[in-house]
Amino acid sequence: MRAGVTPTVVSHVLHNKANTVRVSEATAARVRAAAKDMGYRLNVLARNFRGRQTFMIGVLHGAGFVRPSLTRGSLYFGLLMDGIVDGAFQRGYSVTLCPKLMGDQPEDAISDGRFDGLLWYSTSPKEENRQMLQRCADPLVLIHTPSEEFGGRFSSVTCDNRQGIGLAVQHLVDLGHRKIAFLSQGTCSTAESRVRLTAFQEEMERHGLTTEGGDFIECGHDNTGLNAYLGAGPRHTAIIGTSDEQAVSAIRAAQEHGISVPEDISIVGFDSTPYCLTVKPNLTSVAQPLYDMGRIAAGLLIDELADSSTPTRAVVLPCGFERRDSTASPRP
Amino acid sequence: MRAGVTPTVVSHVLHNKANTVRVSEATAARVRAAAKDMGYRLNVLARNFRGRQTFMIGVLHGAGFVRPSLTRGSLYFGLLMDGIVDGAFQRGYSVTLCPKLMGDQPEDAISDGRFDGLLWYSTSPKEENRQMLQRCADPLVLIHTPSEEFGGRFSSVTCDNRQGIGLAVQHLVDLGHRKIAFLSQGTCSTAESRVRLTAFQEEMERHGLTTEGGDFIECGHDNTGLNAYLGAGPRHTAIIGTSDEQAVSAIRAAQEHGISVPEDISIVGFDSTPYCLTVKPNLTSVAQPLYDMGRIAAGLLIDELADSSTPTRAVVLPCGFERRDSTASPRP
DNA sequence: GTGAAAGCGCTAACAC
DNA sequence: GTGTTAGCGCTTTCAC
Repeated sequence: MRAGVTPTVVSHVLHNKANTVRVSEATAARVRAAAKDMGYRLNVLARNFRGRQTFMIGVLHGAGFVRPSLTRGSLYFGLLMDGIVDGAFQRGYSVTLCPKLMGDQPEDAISDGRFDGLLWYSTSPKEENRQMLQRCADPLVLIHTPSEEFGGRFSSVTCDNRQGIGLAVQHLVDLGHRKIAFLSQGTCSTAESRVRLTAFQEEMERHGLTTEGGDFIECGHDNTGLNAYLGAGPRHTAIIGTSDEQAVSAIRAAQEHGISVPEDISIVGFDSTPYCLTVKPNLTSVAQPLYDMGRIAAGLLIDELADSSTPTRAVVLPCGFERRDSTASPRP
Repeated sequence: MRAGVTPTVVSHVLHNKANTVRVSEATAARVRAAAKDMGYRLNVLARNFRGRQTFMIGVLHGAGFVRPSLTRGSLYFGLLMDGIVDGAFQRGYSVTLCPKLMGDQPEDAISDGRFDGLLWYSTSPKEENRQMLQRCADPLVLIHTPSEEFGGRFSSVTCDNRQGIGLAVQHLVDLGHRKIAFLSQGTCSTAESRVRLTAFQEEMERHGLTTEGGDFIECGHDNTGLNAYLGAGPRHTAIIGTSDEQAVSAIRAAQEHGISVPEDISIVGFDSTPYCLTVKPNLTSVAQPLYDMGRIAAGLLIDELADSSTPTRAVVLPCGFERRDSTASPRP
């Protein structure tokens, strides 16, 4: 090397600082000067290769092989990503969006050394995805899917769906609603939407309101179910949707059927994404803390990366509630 | 190796396919079987290290050291990222958000082998950022900053600001407006906003309308400039903002001053992000093709990565125009 | 306090 | 068609 030193000493320059001070300040300074002088850059690739870690985490999703958009639709993925990236950055980790993970063959990118760990989130888990996770050897944290679903093998971050639905029911009951329907996707519905549906039944009962088959609307492809329900004249004064997107669809469909929101019918969403503001009236919605969920999930993962003896945890975050303009008291 | 072969042969398994067929199909099959059997995974780290490339691109931004949010504000960054990621994925490249690039010391991450190339975008280029780019040895493509600004050293993707402003002026003139103001940030305004301001002057002249100092409103910190202008009673029937965020601020501020949009004053934004839909009335805006700009920039970069003799290019994309509800004919 | 040497897993060049 | 070898740039013993 230029400063008349060995490659060993370079290792100290960037890495060994606090560890063991095995180099005199004199030579250290000389090395630093020489390094700067010749524009020396540490080769991160070589270092990562040697150390078998990349300080990168990957984001997997369980909804098939189409990359979610950061900006279209409800901003769901964007909110999660904002949290994930902030959580990772705080700890010096990078977040990589990798075609192998999002698209073609996720299993090729898992355990190929590319990522120190993975975040997996799912709005509609498919069986093939579950199997891939079972085979996954990398550290991984689940978002939306409770840890128990994989026997506690992975940590998880979820929101309290039960309590969230409770807030929606409470709000509507407080406004005077008694006939409340629950809107879900129907077939191929997600695990979470099933939890929310059950929570709806239970929360209704808590208020002394029983539910029956007719209280569950299935959106259906192209909103056929929703349109059929609205076309026949709504039998309820309020609808709770499983997601903002479904609730927004419901508002639009209602308006097309000449039904006013919230005068004729109140509608509540779930997630409280900025999407709520793109419809008139603005959608009242249960607030799922997506940003925090992403941030905390990244934190849990990095905890496990830093110390592999860290026990897995199942974090459940409470939901909030954002009242906007799509709910009102029913007509007397 | 298990199949009684050498490490060399493993190299064929994934890489050498079409190159030279120097291995018999018999052994190839044997190797593949053994590999699968023992769960062999190619170590991408080692491969990248060896090949000195990572197939990853990094995204730098020139607005200082705060990471832009994907979901807050105008969704500007999210739209760009959606395009960048799609453009990169199409060619098998990953996109990494790296704290070193977004935050602390970008220069540490540049040329450390982490990225094959960089995308640099800027809404407000600072001198220190310019200098960093000058020093940058990695392939890099500029977004928003024309190639000429760096003597053609980097390729660039920009929108046609001139033509975009032309669309806004044309629209307002068609509606019957003659007294049109231009709203910009004022101090520390961006290079693009200066281009847009000049374009405004020129386009106004094209319609036989002259502009003077009073036609340029400077938003100012905390909207002080904007509020002062509106408080004194607007002297124009329409305002063109340099960005959606400023135009939305203008709508909100106008309403606070009891001025109706678009009845009393028409307002036009620039970018036409989904942010336009979050204000009432929805913002009419010049559509900057952010998604396409991101996608094309990624494509240009990867072209240069694939063949370093690729000449730099300066791509200019035309703007569109989205009429929404914040513009109308002036009161007679 | 400093230097020498080995080796991470891969690929490319070359010998067989 | 297949095996041998060297070496990418770094870190980590270990000897001096």
